Amino acid sequence: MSQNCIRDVELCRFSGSVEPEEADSPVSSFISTYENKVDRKGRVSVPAAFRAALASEQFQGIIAYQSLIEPAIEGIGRAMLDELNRRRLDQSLDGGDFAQTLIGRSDDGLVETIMSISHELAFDSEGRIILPQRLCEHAGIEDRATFVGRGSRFQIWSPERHAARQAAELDALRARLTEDGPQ
Amino acid sequence: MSQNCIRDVELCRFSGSVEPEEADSPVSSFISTYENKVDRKGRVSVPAAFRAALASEQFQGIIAYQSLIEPAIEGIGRAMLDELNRRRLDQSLDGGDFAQTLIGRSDDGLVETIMSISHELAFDSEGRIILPQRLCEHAGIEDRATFVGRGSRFQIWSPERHAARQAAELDALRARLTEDGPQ
DNA sequence: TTGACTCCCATAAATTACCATGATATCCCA
DNA sequence: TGGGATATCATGGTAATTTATGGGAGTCAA
Repeated sequence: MSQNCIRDVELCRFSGSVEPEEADSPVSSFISTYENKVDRKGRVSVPAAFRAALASEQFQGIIAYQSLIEPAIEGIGRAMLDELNRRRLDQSLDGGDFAQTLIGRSDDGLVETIMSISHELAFDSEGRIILPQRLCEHAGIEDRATFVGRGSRFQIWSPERHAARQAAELDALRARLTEDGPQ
Repeated sequence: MSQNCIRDVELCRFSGSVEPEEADSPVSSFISTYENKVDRKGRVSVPAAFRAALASEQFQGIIAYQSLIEPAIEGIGRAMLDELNRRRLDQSLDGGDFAQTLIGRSDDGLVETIMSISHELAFDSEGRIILPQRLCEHAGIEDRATFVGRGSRFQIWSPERHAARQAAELDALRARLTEDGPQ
């Protein structure tokens, strides 16, 4: 069962000491980048490190939806989605539209929209998921997929597109660091 | 800030909110320079003094990523990275900026990019880490590595390149002192 | 039946845990 | 203060696990 698989990972990673886990927030940390193969059946292994980050969640799998601004698939944990939903509810109950105030436009409907286009992808016993056809098309993924950790969420890219995108990202950062320089 | 801040561009850029004077700050202190051997499998001992600085962290290991502006590897503690991510996320969640959380349109992107290029390197039972091939290539590291403490973070250099850079740095400093007049 | 999907097993390669050793450095006690 | 006993550290090798990946058998629905 997938439970066993994940449990093994967890034991391995935190072997010896049974330290209290950081249960303070639903935030998982997705770090680093991995490229995996998509097999004939559309299955991909979710990187073990990402699975470990989700090990404490009830739902053993990920929430995936197409990025609205990039040719990529966005991935988060189920707990994160729940948290967003909860906060959204609180926000509307409080009656304060902070988004309107802060960024000059309302985010009304965004969470609902994401919910509606999201896919719940469960791990199989080997920690793989099946990428829905639609999402693969959106991201241009064929037989390889790059998992990109971005902290509280991650993305799945076509390796080629990601390479180009990351190069641009790093160049932009370099430019900023150089131009701003030390104060 | 350290006196070496001329070179501390990268972390300083976003460490404004992570000041050393904070009591519960996740900032460790990395001091001094050590040169260790990289074995055939890419393993290096992290200097005991650096490990001691990270002893109180949950994750026993380091976060490493290639420097954007130097041929070196940057190293920080996991707590530092988590803190950065947490603050960034709290900001967007508390502010009701779900767009940023869901589709990642960060005004900044720095933290997310660092997350994506970072590697989580756990200590083995002897306090070693395995340097990823990619990072070694970036830094020109082959069979020896120089760990350079820089306060809240550290760097890993190829010994030759580090020696050269340090010499250049000293030359520059000497030149500046000369031109400013003798003490 | 076909096709889509889930479960289960197999395996090669990569990763990690585990044990061993020499070299320093540190401590302790007469 | 000498000098052996003890710890720590850096380093090396091997064994055992995990991981990523592939494929087959069974299920369910049209």
